[in-house]
Amino acid sequence: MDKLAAVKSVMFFDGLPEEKFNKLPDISIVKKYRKGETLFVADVLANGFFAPIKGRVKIFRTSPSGKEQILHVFGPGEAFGEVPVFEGGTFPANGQAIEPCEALFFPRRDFKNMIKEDPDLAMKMMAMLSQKLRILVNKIDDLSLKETPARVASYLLLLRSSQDSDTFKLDLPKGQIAFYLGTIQETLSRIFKRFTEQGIIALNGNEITILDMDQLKDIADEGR
Amino acid sequence: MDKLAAVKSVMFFDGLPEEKFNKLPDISIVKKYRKGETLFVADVLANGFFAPIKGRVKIFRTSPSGKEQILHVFGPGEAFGEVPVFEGGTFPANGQAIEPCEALFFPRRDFKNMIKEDPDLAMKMMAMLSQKLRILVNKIDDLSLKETPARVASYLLLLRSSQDSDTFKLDLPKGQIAFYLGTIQETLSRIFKRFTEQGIIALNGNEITILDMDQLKDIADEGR
DNA sequence: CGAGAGCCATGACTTAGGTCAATTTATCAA
DNA sequence: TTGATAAATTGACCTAAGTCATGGCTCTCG
Repeated sequence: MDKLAAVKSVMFFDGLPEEKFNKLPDISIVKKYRKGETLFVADVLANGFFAPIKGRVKIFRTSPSGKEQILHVFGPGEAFGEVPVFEGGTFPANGQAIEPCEALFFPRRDFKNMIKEDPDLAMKMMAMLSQKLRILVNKIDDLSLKETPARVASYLLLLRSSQDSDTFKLDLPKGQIAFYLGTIQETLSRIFKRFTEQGIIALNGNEITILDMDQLKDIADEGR
Repeated sequence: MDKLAAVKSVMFFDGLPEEKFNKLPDISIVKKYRKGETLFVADVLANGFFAPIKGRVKIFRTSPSGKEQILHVFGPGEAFGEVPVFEGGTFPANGQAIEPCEALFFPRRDFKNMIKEDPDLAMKMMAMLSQKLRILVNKIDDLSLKETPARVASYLLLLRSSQDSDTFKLDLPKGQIAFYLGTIQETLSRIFKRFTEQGIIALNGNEITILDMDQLKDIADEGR
């Protein structure tokens, strides 16, 4: 994939006038990462803005004791790393490739200039930041007000909503899903088991089938 | 306080050129709320941007079973409610006055225009959004990776850092602090008791004294 | 002043979910 | 294919923290 095509695949730049668009490849750099490689570390000086064009990246924090909380997983078309561009200069969390990965990287300075000169791009950026705020508020709500089975059910419903069938594959290894949901493998495994025994889902490896959508929805909003 | 003075007290507008500044009172409305009054409700159409000039407002979500999670408490000089201006049109959480409160309200449309025409204001807005993202990421980290005593200790250290003495008053009723920390009154009460027994703090009503700063810091980063 | 309302403390009890450890099952490179 | 490494399951156990219930204290308002 050439750089211009790569830039085109980034949702964030959609609708940008041609002449601005053509500048983007010049101010960006293609970076490659292998599976498990670190893109950046929390609290160290970074000057971000990444847009993956292949593979996915997880954004996460870890506790001193090693437990991990995944905040988000970003794939092609999405973008991340804006925070240090505008404030603080450091990234609030860690970024690591969970798959072999290629990403466009926009150095802080040039990108900041560009956004300063283009009100539409600025408005898009504010929308993106706002959307991420909304997502994090929901995550806090989930973590502090819902119990784990409800979070698991919501997650399955979310996956389902971007599929065309009640049978689909989990998008991450189970251990990673657990970290995304603020829990651990063992707990997730037990919840899957219980859902299976109750005839709500069927699970075969990483392929899952939703058998009782209504009950799953009930559980997702805490209906027990 | 007249409107111009009120606008001046909002940090967010700091450094704005005179002529833009003078437009602000025209596009804003002063709203008053009594203690406990609701400013807005999550998920209903809002077109926000509030800047309190007197009193504080809590931003929170509640679970179906009634438990509350406070996301933030905003007071004079700060601003909130930007999310629906740029994205979605609804507020992600509820806002309620915890004290008699006066706030400037900037209707979406005018404010959006203003920000579109002023790159510096836009940059400030992006910085503010980024900062809030950072705060929420930290909150998620706290909620999912730390246990309650560590969160309590961090909270006390945070309060201390904006005071000039090791003795100071809690800024909220204890029940509200509990909700801010993602727990409940009883648990907080027990933790305060334990800290007191261990000689880490002394508590008298809502006046607290930090007796052993080192130990408090240890607990804050999970040192147990 | 006295009655009610809110706030806080504390005890008894329950439970969700984490830890540890032992196996089983996949995955993948050689 | 096989051996090795990682991922997932499952059981036994433990504990942080939530629920429920009671009682005291403080403040306000009639």
